Amino acid sequence: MASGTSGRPATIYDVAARAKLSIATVSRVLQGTGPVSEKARARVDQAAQELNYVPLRAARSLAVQRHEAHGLVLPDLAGPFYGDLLMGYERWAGEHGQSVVITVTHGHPDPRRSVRDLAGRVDGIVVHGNALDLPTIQDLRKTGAPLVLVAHPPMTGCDSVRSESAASAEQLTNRLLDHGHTNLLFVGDPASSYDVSERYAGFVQAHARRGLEPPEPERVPLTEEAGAEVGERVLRATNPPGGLVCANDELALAAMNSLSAQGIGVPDEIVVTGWDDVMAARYVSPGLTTVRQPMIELGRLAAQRLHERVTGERTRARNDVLATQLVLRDSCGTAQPGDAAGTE
Amino acid sequence: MASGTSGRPATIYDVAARAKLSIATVSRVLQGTGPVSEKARARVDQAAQELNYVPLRAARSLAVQRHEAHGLVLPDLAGPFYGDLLMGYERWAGEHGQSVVITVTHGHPDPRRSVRDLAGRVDGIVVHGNALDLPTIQDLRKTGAPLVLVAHPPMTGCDSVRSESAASAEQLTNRLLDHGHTNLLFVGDPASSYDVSERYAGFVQAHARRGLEPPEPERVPLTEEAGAEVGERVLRATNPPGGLVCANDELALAAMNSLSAQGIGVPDEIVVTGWDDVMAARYVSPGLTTVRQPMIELGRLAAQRLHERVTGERTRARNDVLATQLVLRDSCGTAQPGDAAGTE
DNA sequence: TCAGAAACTGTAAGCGCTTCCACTCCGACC
DNA sequence: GGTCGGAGTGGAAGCGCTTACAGTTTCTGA
Repeated sequence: MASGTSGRPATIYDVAARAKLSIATVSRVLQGTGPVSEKARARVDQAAQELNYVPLRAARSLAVQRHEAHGLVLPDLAGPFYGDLLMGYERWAGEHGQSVVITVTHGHPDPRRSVRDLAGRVDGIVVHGNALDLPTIQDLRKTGAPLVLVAHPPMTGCDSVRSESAASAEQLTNRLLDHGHTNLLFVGDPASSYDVSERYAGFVQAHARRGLEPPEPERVPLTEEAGAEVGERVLRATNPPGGLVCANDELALAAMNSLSAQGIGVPDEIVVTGWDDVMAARYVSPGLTTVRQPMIELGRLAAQRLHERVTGERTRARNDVLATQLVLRDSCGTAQPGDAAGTE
Repeated sequence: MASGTSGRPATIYDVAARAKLSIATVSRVLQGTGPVSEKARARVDQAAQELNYVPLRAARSLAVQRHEAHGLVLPDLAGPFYGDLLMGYERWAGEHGQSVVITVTHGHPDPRRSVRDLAGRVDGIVVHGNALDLPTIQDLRKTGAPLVLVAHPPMTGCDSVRSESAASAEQLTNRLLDHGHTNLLFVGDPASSYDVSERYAGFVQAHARRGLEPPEPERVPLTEEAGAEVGERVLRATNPPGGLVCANDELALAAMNSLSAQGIGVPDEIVVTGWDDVMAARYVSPGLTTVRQPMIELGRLAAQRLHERVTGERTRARNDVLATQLVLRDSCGTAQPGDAAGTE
């Protein structure tokens, strides 16, 4: 990548020749390994500078048998979550000298292939549960690359990192039930991801605990369109719900919007909650009650867990669960000033 | 990365041995190059499968003198823009067999070093203008790596890709002025980025065109905190502005929020506009008038431009400017149903 | 039947780096 | 004065792949 005197990038040989030293010494200076005289160090530094020398990482990787890079497989980058996750990840990785190679699977023609390819360029891979199906993850495991799962049920031999879902969902549901909101409807397809299934599980649990029949979820994708549609459908129900417990904020915001458009008062006539605490949640009126996940922290932790595996400093699998935070706003009709609660 | 029969990952030699063929033939099968018999192909495929062979990319990179990877340098990943940019980028790159190595500079201890390091692992680099200062970009140029700038003023010898700003800002400002909103205040520091300076330039231009004194901008960072603060300050001004033209949606949303909290009516008493069209912009009430940038498209284009340079299929620099779209909502007090306009 | 071409396969060099090992100094110590 | 040890340095092997080139088959047509 660096331009030597000729057109082609300078190599360590060019630097050595210019510094009148061997490539071994140049390498030692540049990596700061081994004993080198002050004079040699200065000569190498100057030569490298003059030649604009940038070491070719591929050659180093080959020699040291390590890529010093992590792979990160995400389903998508829409919404703030994945961006935050990636940001936390990259920060930690960067601080520890690891590059991050990213692969986005949603809309990808052949995720399996691209992920296998990724395995050939990195020391280990972090996979978000929504990014790959189980066979592909298992295929990836067979490559022998250290693997860390994010927002995915634990698998034997893999580390996993996720944020708590079921308990917060139960807590949230309890709160609504406690405040007399009945006939709650869970909006979002539990089959669409592990996280959502956990949220629904908490919702069911809250009902079960008080001997209530756990209602069937409204199995829709987690999109604004679906939310708007649900908002409209609610009216026409024979037994309209008293509250919508939505699997994410997009659903909740769109539903709330559609309800308002029809003149249905939130939270007076129906309460609504979301999940994720996107920016819009605090700017809409009424403010959206939701659950905040520590995405940045999740990213950092995933990076750290992977690195521990890569370096071999830990061999036993760990399954971390990070606490979430219930963010109470007016949409749930139960908020009190300064009210908030964490889980786990 | 692949586990052979032994503990160490299988290499091409292992595959060759198992298939009873030479490594040359294995390579030809795996890369689909050169003539190979059906029998050989089958044997290699099976051996590779059984050994879970994953080719080591570093070795290939070294041999073919190409990384087949792009570097992407972003300032940050907060907000939806960078996520969308990255998504568009990754999609295009993936479709063309290029991996994406990402580096985030904001909060990074030594961006210069990490970016130089990046240059050693990729065939070319895309830099977002807000990510690096000029000296660092120039340092990077010296490495000889193809460089594409995003949201940065064109530099000789580099490609650049950005979205149109000045004209849309002028158009937006004109619209406010046309509708009788005077004493407009531009909120956001033009020095904070090229994009913002262009937006302010358009704002100034609209004033100049009608012989108005272009007002000084409110030089604040593009954050929600700053927006809230400006919203409060507006009241206390001797000559309160009739409109806030904010450099991004965060500022605008926070300002609107703070104005409402003080009982000031938007758009009746003061109009507000933003930039970026984040999700919250369409859920707040009144809806936020803003300008949408084609971030995904910007990402795709940047990837494409870089690739053209890397492969050498183009040598003349290109400076692309993508059109933005004015999104009219109620906050500017001039929206008519179905009203919208594009630029360029 | 055999020459020549085409199809296939193998050998080996080389990509740019790290690092083991051997070697040369030189000063310190007996 | 000789020996030892450590600091500094260089030679060279090797990381796992691609590919030019050469060699070996197999097939074709005369």
